[in-house]
Amino acid sequence: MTGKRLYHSVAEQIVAMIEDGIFPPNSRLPGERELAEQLSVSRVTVREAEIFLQAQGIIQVRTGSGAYVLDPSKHNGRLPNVSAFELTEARTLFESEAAALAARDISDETLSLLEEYLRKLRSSDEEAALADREFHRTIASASGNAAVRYVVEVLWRIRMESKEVRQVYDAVCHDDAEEREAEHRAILDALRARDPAAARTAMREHFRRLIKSMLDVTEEQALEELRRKANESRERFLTSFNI
Amino acid sequence: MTGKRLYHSVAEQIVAMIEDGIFPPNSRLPGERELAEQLSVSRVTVREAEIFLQAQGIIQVRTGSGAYVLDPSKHNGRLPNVSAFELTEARTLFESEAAALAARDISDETLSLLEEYLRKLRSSDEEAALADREFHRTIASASGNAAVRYVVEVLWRIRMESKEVRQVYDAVCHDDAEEREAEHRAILDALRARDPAAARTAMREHFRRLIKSMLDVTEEQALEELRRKANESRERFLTSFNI
DNA sequence: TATATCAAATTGGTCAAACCAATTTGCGGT
DNA sequence: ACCGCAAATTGGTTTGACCAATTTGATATA
Repeated sequence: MTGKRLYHSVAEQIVAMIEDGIFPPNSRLPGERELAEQLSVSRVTVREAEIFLQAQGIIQVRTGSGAYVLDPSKHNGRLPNVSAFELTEARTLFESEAAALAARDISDETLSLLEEYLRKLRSSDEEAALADREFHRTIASASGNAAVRYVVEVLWRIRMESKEVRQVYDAVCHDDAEEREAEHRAILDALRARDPAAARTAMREHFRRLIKSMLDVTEEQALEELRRKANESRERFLTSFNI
Repeated sequence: MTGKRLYHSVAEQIVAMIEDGIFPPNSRLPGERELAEQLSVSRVTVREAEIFLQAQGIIQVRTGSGAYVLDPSKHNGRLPNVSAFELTEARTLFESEAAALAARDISDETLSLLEEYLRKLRSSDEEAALADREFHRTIASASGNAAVRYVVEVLWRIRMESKEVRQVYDAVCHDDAEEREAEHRAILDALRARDPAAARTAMREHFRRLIKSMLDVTEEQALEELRRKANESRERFLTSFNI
């Protein structure tokens, strides 16, 4: 729950209040001294939290005046909240194009690097996940376009930092080892053939199957959720008879 | 030079030292107390600077151990340095896909919004630039995918925050008013027809022409640069005769 | 009445010293 | 050579003080 650093938890509380509409955009936050007392921390800690929030573009601190809430559109490091499906749809579009670009002039060294990652994909758990990431990242780099590489990198960061997305992806990745490896091999083959269209298609296919798996998984999760709620309801209604 | 806040300038000095290779990635920074003395500030200020840098993903602070330099690839708010051509290539790929997605189920309200921006495109200077941005941003939003919207937004931010890119784009945008409007109209027509393939093609065409213009402009700029340098050289060599 | 002025109150900015908690280091024993 | 534990190191937090910029509001003035 509470991050290790106090200022971090203070920052979270302030963000929560902002998101709850207690402090709307362009409004002024309570003074450092007041906030410190309110949250039972020292003024220094409040300052640290405000510096952190300012670095993220969430607030702006004006000397002698106060701290003001900025428009959400100005947020800096803040990654957007997206569903696993949205993320995967975006990855489908963008990484497929990246693969097509990469097929144009990928080097033999890069190809053997990809071969290496493909092999590691067989390992279980963490190493496989690492290899998966490196596989996609390497293709993005091979596009020879820093902007493309950056976008793919950002999408991966979203995948890792969103609890919901991570949950869905992890659930999917458990039982699709062979399929995934085959798809990655298809991508690699297309790249090796320097065939942009084939690379694009192979990558799209990879994600198409991923989305399909996700649909299955989320359906299961939804079922389980339903069952859980049904149990809760049953208990509540049964116990109500005993009152 | 020195920002208003002390911690900001301290952070800049630390970043400078990191970029100078004094503190390579994964190395440990001097302790807070030592840095404070070295930079003639209080330890609190050093802490504030380190919190700021940590928020940007430049360093990581470990309790009881120290502050460590992170890989540049992990930087958060830091936008990548990309050339105008790379950026435009990426925009070509991604925004074309976004347009195709948007064509699927764009609403009539959104279409009339786009019509509005198209009209404003005739205005000069700032208003036209604003309208241009809103046009592309609105299409990205119409994709109905937050991740797509975010990526397009980030690409635009790169366009605005890189001096080199801004320069090239501004130079291009001066003398292509009619063409640009026609291209935007073509995109809008494709969207209105709910034709994904046509929308994709129209957007690609728009950027294809943009890249072509950029090539012309940069060629001119390169020529001018050459001329300027030649003049400098001539002056230097001529004056050297007077010594 | 409206406005210009300036001092007081408010608020953020920085510093110093102290103590707590986690990590690292290094000594001593096996 | 290895393990375990205590001391040293290092970040984390608090308190209280003082400085500098901004805001406020009372007062003087047109």
